[in-house]
Amino acid sequence: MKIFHICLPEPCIDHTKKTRLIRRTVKNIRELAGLTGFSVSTVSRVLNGKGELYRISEQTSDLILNAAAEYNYYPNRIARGLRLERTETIGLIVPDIANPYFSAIAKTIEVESRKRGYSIFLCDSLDDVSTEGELLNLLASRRVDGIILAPVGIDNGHVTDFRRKGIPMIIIDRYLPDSGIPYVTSDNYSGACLAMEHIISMGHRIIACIQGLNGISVNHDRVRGYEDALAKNGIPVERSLIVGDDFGEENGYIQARLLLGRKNRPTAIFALSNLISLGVMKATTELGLNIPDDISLVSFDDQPYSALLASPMTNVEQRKNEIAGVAVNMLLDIVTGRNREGKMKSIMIRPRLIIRNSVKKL
Amino acid sequence: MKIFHICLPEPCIDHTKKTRLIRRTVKNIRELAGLTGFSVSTVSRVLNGKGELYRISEQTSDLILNAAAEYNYYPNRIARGLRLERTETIGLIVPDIANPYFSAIAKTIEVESRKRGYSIFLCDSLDDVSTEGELLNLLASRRVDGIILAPVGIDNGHVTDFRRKGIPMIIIDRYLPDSGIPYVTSDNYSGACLAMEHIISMGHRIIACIQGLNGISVNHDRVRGYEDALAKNGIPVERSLIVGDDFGEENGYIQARLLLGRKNRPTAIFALSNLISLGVMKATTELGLNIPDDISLVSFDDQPYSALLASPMTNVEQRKNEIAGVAVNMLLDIVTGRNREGKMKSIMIRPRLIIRNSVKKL
DNA sequence: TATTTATGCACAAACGTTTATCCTGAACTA
DNA sequence: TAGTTCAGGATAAACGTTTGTGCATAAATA
Repeated sequence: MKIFHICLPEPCIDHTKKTRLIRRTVKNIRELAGLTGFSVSTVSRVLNGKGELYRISEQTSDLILNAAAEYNYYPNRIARGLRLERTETIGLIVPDIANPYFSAIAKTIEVESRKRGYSIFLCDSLDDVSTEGELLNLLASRRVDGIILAPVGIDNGHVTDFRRKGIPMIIIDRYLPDSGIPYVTSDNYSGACLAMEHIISMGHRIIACIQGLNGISVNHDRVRGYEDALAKNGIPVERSLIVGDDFGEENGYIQARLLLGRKNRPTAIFALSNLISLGVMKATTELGLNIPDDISLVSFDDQPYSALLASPMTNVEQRKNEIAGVAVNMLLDIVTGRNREGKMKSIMIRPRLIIRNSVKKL
Repeated sequence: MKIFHICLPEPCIDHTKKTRLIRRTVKNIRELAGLTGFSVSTVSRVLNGKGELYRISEQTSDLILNAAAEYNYYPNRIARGLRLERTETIGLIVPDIANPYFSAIAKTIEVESRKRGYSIFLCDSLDDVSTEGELLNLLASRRVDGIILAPVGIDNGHVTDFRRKGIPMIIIDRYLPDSGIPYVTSDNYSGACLAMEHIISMGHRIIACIQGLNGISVNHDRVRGYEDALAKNGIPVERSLIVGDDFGEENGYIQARLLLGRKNRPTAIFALSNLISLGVMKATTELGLNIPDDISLVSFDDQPYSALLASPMTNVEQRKNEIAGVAVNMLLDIVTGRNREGKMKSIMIRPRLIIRNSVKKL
């Protein structure tokens, strides 16, 4: 007869806030085993749902399960991680978590991962390549099961090098050509085409493009969309109208000032990121110019305030939830061995054009 | 003679991207010990900077340090955490990471923590009390060294109960009266006073207040500021002008619609959160009303787009960076034993009023 | 020379899990 | 009766660290 009587601790009363039962808590599986009278291994197996597999009697199982609940036992995930060589954590590296685009993505990633038992290490690379490199190593030392990376900069040698460690990785937002790392991004080319078709259809012919970091995939694809749309509509591509070299606000501001100061000022600006258009608007506001009366504007990235701006802004909306959700699924498929990384198909998600009122009909 | 000759692996050339040395990597401290010819303990001590303490010769230290760098060894933080019973991780729970207020805070928390060797588990409680409770237990099972919590809801019994586990905790954004948990928030009372003084000084007398969740500290303090400022200026407090019960956008929208539909419409609205004012603006836009000509608006929480809105909005700016920075410092002071939690002084940080153009001079 | 002290490092336990393997008794079979 | 099978569970090793303690050897002292 192995079944011991379990002595429940006397329920104490807590008067601090409202009457509520205090359950003694147990600090490790050994204590729980001692309390129930079974061995550590049996308790572990029951708690991990392997009772049946190891022919633990139902009576025993129930007893253990109840005791675990009673004593409010949660296994030490650190010890578990060490033993299993699997931590059920994911590293997320973004260039700027304060950017609403990335914080929205982070939200979905966190929520979806948690549903599947994974927790997120949040890392902000501060848009800095070497910080990104350090973060990768940090995450490796923390033994994350996988990494979702929104990369930064142009030279991604540190990323491809890092791959040798064999930690599953998904790239979001951008992609690294020839790296073989699966990615999920927006279909930036079509997004740009969409925006440009709209601008052109409103009668514009001199359309400037304020681009982001020159040399990376996202930017390249968007610029290509810009050019192709022009060409398709018989408008020659004017090199001098493609300006800038950074996704940040300052670049938007500076380039807008420069563009607006030209003798033959463009009639419309296509901004390749939310921060760029933010800078553009600061410039127009400063110059006392009205959008769209004095200058038309379309920007990548939608956000809550777009509709409420001085001139409700026409935006290319990236499907942030979809991007994040797909990224999590892809990563966890690799992590759990449901799919091989090599066989992983990268995905581009079509953005939508949200037309508001920032483009003037010429 | 213990000093072995270390065989460096032949540097291989990687042709994938650019010529670059590949260093063989080592998977644990034992391998590194074998490679250098010293024992595991010696290697560990050197790597942890305790060489001197244990009188490891400089020659040995250098050899080990070099080998560690050469073989690109990072200690397994999981094993380390298990042994030290200290993981150097912090759990961050926020109601909505997509809210720019919280994402800005999260950014500072992550960056500051990282500087001090700590990583962040990001958790989004989805503004849901029971999710928040689960997250606390999850973080406990992950053995975080401390928790920074931006709490949700009115009944915080689960939080005070959770305290029994003894995990250091700092509350941000709000505070839980009588819980004894140290907090760092804005001085919401003065913030509200600031805003109200401004509105009143512009000649307004009928000022509505759209509040957030009734029953929590933040809201209470802000409403108190609203009332006191009125009283101080000899304006009777009209109960019916204090409306709403949620910090979200929908509440702002609904209450604005109701307020604007009244026979004796208020001339100004004081919105107690960024999302509330977002809802208000959607309502005014929908009704074709102009801010500030038809209705004045002041809101808590500044953001990048405030200045660019149809009517640049006057805001009470919370010092997000300061709040986050102080929270990290306080938490780590407790975690590292530099301060006892009981002796911790909670902090309120004064917000600033940023005056733009959303209040009409009557 | 004999004893003490300092130097430099190795051994092994412990952190809390999971799991391969082994053990014991009872029931069943030949 | 002797052997086999099966139910139900225990033992102990392993994951990769850190660290208290112990053990040599060399130098210093008596």
